[in-house]
Amino acid sequence: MQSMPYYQQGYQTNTSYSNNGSPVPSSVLSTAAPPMMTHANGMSPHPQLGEAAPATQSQQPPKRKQVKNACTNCQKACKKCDDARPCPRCIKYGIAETCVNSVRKERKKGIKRGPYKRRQKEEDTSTTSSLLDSHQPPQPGQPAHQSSPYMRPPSMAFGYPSNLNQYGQPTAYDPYGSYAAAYHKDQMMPQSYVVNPMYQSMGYPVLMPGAAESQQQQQPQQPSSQQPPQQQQHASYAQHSPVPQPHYSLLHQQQSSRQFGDHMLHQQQQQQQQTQGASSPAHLYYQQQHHQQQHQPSTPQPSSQQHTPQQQQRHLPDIKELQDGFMKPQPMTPVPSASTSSGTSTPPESTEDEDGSKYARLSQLCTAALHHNSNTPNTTTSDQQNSHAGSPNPQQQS
DNA sequence: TCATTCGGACGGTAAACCGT
DNA sequence: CGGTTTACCGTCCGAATGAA
Ligand SMILES: [Zn+2]
Ligand SMILES: [Zn+2]
Repeated sequence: MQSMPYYQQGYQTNTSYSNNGSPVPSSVLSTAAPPMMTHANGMSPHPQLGEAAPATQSQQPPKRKQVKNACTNCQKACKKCDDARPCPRCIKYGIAETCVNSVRKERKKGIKRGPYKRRQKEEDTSTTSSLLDSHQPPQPGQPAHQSSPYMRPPSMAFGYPSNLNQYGQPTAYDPYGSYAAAYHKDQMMPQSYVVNPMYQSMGYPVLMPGAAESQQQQQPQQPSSQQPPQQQQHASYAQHSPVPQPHYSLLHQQQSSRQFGDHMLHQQQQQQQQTQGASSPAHLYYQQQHHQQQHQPSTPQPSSQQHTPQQQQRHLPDIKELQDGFMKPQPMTPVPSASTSSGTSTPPESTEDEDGSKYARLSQLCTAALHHNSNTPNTTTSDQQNSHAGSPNPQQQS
């Protein structure tokens, strides 16, 4: 009855999920397969007990221990899982066969950060700590902080290479291959990093090397990262099962961020799994989801949160309007390699050729404009700055 | 009373940064 | 190159809500 954190007692000795001192009625458990399964990650099944309670430092409340990879069911239910594969919860609900490891997204790469604030060891911890909390002087000339709404790019616009393989299998991860070409730091850098406020005072935004190319790359990028507003109601799966419908919020996140890459990824995996004959309801579930995603019209929806990244391209007003016109119909096909998934996700409307030529033209224009720009530095720059400061984003100002 | 849903705190860890 | 810092992203606690 004490206010003792759940995990504190739960993870201690007997009642913990790990070796089956689980809260689950033993009758159920008895039918279960022995909780001895090597994890996909190659981790041993019961790490928690071992390190969960250091026991030496008794005073501080033990940290919550998480499994490396929850099963899909638990994941959707936001419930505690286990390393054992038919995990206790699934066993309990009799859905053991759908108990499979969830797939982790590949972590974003290429996210630029501002300079680190040096946190010296423990000399003046007091001062530093306070300093830490309040976070360094709000120096304007610095990418102050990522968490600032201005800085955080709407997250990487398009998905990852997504040869994914979950974290457990480093091998198949091909670091972007061709993708790398398209996806590059400058384009996904937090805007304020690119156009550092400090530099503003210098009167010229510092573009990263290769800004010229990135210029054209940005276009495709920006309409992405959004997704149709939540009008997808899931099919009829799972409305009664212990596998809840996915969190909407969560779903959104995932969808929004995975957009391109991930569904490819899943397709791959699904194929794999299917070939292995492991098509469980869970997989079907995913399939359905992704089909739905793909079928979404994927409206360009130029608004929402992107007053961020494109500010830097606010210069070149002429181009801007050009791209304006060009972006509208354009759904969102940044698609790095144009060959992979574009086919699936592009709505039937635009012939890709057209798009391609548009891109080409646009890029030409961009480079041309840039050259022109560098020839006549002043006017345009101030121009852009004005537009930057004044109205961050003319085209979708609310 | 039990089950389900879900917001958000928390934890783990990969990736970026940075001094050497 | 290795240590440090940062933040992405997954896990799951616990309150709210619903169903039996
Ligand atoms: Zn589970
Ligand atoms: Zn499970």
